[in-house]
Amino acid sequence: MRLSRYFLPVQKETPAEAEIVSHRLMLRGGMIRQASAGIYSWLPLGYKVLRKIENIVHEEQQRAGAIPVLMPTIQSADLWRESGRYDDYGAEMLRIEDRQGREMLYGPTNEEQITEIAGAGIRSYRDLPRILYHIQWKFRDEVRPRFGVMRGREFLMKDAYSFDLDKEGARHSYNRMFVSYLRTFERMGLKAVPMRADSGPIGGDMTHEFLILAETGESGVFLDRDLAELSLGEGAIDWEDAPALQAIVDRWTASYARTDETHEEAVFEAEIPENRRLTARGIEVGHIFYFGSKYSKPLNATVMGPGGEAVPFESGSYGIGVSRLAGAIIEASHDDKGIIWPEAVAPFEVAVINLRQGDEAADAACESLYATLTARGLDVLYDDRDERAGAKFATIDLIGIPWKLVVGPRGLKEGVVELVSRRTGETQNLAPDDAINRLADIYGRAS
RNA sequence: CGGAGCGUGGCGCAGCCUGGUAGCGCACCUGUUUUGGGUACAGGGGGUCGCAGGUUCGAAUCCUGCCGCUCCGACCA
Repeated sequence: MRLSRYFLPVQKETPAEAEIVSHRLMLRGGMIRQASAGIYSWLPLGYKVLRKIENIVHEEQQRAGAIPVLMPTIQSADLWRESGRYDDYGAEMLRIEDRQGREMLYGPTNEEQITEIAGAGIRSYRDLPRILYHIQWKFRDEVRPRFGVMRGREFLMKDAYSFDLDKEGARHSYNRMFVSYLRTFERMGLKAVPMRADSGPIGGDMTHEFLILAETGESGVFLDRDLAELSLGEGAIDWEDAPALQAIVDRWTASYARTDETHEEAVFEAEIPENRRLTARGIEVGHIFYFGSKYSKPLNATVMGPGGEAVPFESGSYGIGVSRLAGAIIEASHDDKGIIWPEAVAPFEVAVINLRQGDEAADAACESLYATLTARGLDVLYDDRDERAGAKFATIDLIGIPWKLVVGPRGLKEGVVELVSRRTGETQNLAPDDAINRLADIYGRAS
């Protein structure tokens, strides 16, 4: 993409309403524009990031065995009456009426809907287990939306729902999602720690929140420092192997990790030696829980069990805040110049900066790099604006492109361009071809 | 929902108290200049001052009502 033809309304000055860094940077970087309280348009740059995050979630969900569907944003009130939640949900649910006066609602979540779908489509225990998920816009009429996309009223969420015959099966499904979440967040360059959540009326140990550590997080977190160092790595996972999955879950839940909601200082101090006690802030980006037959019973969603009896599903639901992640990643990865995108979610993989637009040699070299990098499958932003070098650097650093390829007459005389890392600032002087190969290597593109 | 505050060009703000031709910086357009980390100068375009009503010869400014938005607290992916 040539920046001179892109839609990137960056701003020098910080909009007055933005209080936290991700919100400021998303506004300044031209990623989003507020439409009304807690509701945002995603401009091209923000939309690219959102799609990248979404794709990683899709890939990892399906890898773990979940099946994508897409349910509507607008739901009928009837289903919610059956589950009893139409009245329980309160003012957070946006209720609307169609022209016939039928009561509808903009879905804040989809347990009822998916349970109805599963109930109609799954008849026999032989069809179990199943995990269905979708990534869809939700609306919750928050009392107080804030922090940009971190707590919007309209937000993009991945929600998965598992269907099993019994609790043992449900645990396997739960563990699939648990491990899938570890992979998902790790791929995005995030350090996400599963923490025991408040299990509410259901009880039991099968509910966890996944929080990424960031200074501006909304929740206080208390954990064993060692947990924050765990890494799943790239190794293959056998998703059908229940004991193996359980072993991974056990590793991540072996030690103390809780938010301020469930924190017990005495237990923390008893279990964790002082030098390993980590007190920090965290942002919740995922939440998984097992809820048994909470919805299948009232909605009468059953399968025929092996004994010929109708059995309500054993279910769980598993959420990831997809749009929130865009903000959360920025909270976890920025500096005073702007965003620092992890490579996996960067809106562009490399920026070519022409230091002297209009200089014959520089223009030719940039055009050539742009064409070759693109042909090699890299997503390139070529800053071909008629701006001074400083302005280009400021823009590209603000929007957080992980790698800059800096091209100017001086370097070209020596036969080199500069490859600069956004994260470390480290600069390498390389021949253009070497720089291309290096970038292809970084992003795993075949040569 | 309780508390506080703000709505003046795309963004950041002044003007309001004490009514009298709507202003500054950034951004944008034109020209010159400059060219390796947000050049400099000159010229220029753009605003029914959130909406409605009222007071007044005259309202961004005073009064009333409404709407929108933000921040702090209790709840949430």
